[in-house]
Amino acid sequence: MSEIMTRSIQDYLKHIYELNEYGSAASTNDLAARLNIAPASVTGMLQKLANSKPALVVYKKHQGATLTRPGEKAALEVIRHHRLLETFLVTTLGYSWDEVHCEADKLEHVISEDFEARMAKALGHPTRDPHGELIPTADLVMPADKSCPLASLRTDDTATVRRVSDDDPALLRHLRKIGVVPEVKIVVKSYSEFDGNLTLQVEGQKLNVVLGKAITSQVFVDK
Amino acid sequence: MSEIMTRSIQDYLKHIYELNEYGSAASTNDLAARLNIAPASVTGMLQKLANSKPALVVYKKHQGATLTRPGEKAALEVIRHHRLLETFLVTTLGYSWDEVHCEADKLEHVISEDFEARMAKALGHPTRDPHGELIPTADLVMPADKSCPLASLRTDDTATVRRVSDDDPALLRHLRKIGVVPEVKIVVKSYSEFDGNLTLQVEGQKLNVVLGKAITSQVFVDK
DNA sequence: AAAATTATTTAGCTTCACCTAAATAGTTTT
DNA sequence: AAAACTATTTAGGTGAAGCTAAATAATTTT
Ligand SMILES: [Mn+2]
Ligand SMILES: [Mn+2]
Ligand SMILES: [Mn+2]
Ligand SMILES: [Mn+2]
Repeated sequence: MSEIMTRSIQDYLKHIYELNEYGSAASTNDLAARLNIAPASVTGMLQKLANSKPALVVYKKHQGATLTRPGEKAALEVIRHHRLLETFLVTTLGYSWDEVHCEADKLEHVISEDFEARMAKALGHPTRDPHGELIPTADLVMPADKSCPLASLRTDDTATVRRVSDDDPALLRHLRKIGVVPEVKIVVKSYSEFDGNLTLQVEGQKLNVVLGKAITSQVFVDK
Repeated sequence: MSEIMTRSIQDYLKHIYELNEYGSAASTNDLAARLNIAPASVTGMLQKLANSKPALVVYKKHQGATLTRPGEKAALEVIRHHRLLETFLVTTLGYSWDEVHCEADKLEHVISEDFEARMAKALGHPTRDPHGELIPTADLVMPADKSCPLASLRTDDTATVRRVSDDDPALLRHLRKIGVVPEVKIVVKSYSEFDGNLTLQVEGQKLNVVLGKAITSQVFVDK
């Protein structure tokens, strides 16, 4: 009933945050799927997080979980650690962008605030990680993000790639290969009603590419 | 009964290794003191480690614990992580030598073998950490160390500081201040029978210093 | 060699974070 | 509006790693 932030709790909060960003409350099953944990166990943890003092989530039976302000702060703390670590691993140890996620997922719970501050300073206080994801500020504010899924663009739209989902290494390697990385400009040459495929002209690439929804829903752009 | 190396087990093995280096078997109480755990709990863990397959320690009631070869390998793995991390933190993030121990104690259990290899490469495969302690090789061999305690020197002995104990930050700051750091040469100007104090001339320092046993037993030199 | 002291072990308990199986609630489909 | 299906919760249990208190073994002192 107090200030103990275990690894498990940090992971629950982080994933609740990410699910909340999407739609609304994080459901038991979605959390279970993301955390690779049985739904029954998730229910137990949500009850605990809701009854802790201070409460970290708002939770009503059968209605999923939302973060309280303390819960959100704790989540942003972990997300800041994660994204700074990813940046650090790429910059300092030569990791490629498809390798950092897994390592950062373990380190994020273990580094000190001092370590966090030293990384931020050494990296020049970056605002985005290697996948273009926004890094919460040191005082735990998440910068506004107005990007939208590449999948929502249509013929003749132009946009700049801002960020890509970082949890599938194979997808990351593929995106790198076809040049779809943050800050690159793209033009939609055509859209297929039936399968949702987009044909793109990618800045710096000779040939156009055709991408399906499995990919375009994971890439976010600014128009 | 198999290959699961928890944080706890890694810590037990590391401290058993260090106690074994000293005298012989690691006693229940010494381990309990180092790990900040009740002696009764240590007994329980030693029984588990001795009965696991493969056995990680040799343990006979009332006679303390010794590492088996598999246990020693696991210990050296953790110690290699720890010492590479300390070196990395100093070199890459500007930590001072009195700040790294605590951070490395947490990170040592969490980094991957890839992380270890990248650090080693980035640092030019160092053989000693910032305190002069030897780093086990990548294939888990601990290099021979023939240094002896500074406390064992007598008047007119000359020697080179090789390593210092790294667990007391205040002592480390003091040693830094008086110039007693690895690779520095010293001359013993006098020795006091009664309190064991040594008066030292330290290379690069204007004034001699007088050090008590609390300090000279924590500093190791080569004659 | 007893007695006293210290070290170690045993026994029984707790908390955390999981699990499975069974019950129940909520949502669709017919 | 049942029936069927899906999502979620409850109930009961496990293993890891710790704890305290009491028992016992080993060592040191008298
Ligand atoms: Mn932080
Ligand atoms: Mn990322
Ligand atoms: Mn290793
Ligand atoms: Mn060290």
